[in-house]
Amino acid sequence: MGNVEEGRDPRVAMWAPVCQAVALLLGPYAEVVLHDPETDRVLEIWNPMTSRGPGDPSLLGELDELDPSARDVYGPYEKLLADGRRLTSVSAVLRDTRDRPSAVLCINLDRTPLEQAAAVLSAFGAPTVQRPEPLFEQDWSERIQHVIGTYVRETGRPVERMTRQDRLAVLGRLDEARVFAVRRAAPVVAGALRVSRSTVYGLLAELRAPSAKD
Amino acid sequence: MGNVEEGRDPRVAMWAPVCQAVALLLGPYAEVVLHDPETDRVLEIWNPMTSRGPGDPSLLGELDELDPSARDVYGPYEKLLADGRRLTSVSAVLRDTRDRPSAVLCINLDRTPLEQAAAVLSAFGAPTVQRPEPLFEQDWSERIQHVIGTYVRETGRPVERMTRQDRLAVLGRLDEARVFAVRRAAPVVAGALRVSRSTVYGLLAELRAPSAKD
DNA sequence: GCGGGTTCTGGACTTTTTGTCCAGTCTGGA
DNA sequence: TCCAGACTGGACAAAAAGTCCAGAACCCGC
Repeated sequence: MGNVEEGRDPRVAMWAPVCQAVALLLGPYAEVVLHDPETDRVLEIWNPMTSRGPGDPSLLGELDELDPSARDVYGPYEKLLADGRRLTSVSAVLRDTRDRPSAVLCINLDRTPLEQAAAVLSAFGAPTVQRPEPLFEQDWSERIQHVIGTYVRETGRPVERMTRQDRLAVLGRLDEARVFAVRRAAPVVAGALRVSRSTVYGLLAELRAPSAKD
Repeated sequence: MGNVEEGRDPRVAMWAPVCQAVALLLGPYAEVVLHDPETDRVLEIWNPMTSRGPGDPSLLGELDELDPSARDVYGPYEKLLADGRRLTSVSAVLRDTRDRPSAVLCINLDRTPLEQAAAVLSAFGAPTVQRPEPLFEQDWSERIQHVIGTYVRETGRPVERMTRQDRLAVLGRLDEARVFAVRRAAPVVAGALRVSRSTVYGLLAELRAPSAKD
């Protein structure tokens, strides 16, 4: 099953439109590759992201590992290029009219630009060094520390030396952050604020009932 | 320094153009607030994100604590609204011609839409089902629903019809997610699982002490 | 339908946390 | 020095969290 006239493989002729359409749709960020599972070589490639061309080895040694008994579509799974680009790939076994595998299609999408864009977006207007809370959720006491720490940094006033107003403000933030919905949080906050539990509840009551004050 | 004609505070007249410009620029996702540091109340507000209006208390009890010897611009720092929106805020002390503080400007930017957009982008073409915990925010009852819902979808078994094993599995996940560190969570879980509180504690005890059984 | 084992229930009860109160102490300023 | 406001420690009441258990319900093989 070598090449027919002028190196144009009939399989390429058959699948080219699909491949080209996909390549056009996914713009410059996806390459579409048609492999020959017999010879393990590239039949044709659109939008190549590396320097591979028709006739080159597939670099996908796993082609012949495709389980004929399984589904014919694989992925999406992740690949890593030598230069660090992160790809999302899907592949599919293409069969001829006699239902015999004739080619393998791979679509490799470069997610790097998307991830960069995502990073730009989430960095926009971001306060400090993003993610003060990757730990967070699990460790709510971290969250308490973080809120208090932020306040101290903002005002330059350490926990000792805090005025009543400071404490009210901090407790307000903690309350907004729903810290007190967590069991056992109140005593921890009291400790962190160097204040008695009574005081915490007192200030909290004051914060939560502004109606009776005005 | 009361109001001049028609309740229009001269400070508001003075700063309004800036505030309005910023509010327009940052579209619907930022609110601009002008505070009166004397009375600790809102002078004017553009694009309000909560129901505050002129005359309402500032909720920033720390306004008059702003250290005059320090810089006049604070932030950006992060705030959390009760409904879970994540804000980035900056504030600035505005001074009159005699260099006396006359108002405090706060700009609160709602980063939620940006973060959602970022999530969309980085999810595009992503290999696996990234994000085992999509919402994970304020509303822990949502989280409970989500964990249970996910399990039901995975197994195709609705909450009624669940076996003991299912319940154990679900409780295991909830426990891992630290749901029971939240006050009042246990009864809610019991309700969601259509099971009595006793049962929840029973299963939980079983989960947490496998050592004494094996 | 009939045991018989397992699991769940409702409610009583204990323990732990939470929230409130108050008399006494501390502190900073007139 | 005295006063007023703020904090403390501890007592106490109220509310959740956990435990326990007798009985109901359920499931399953017979």
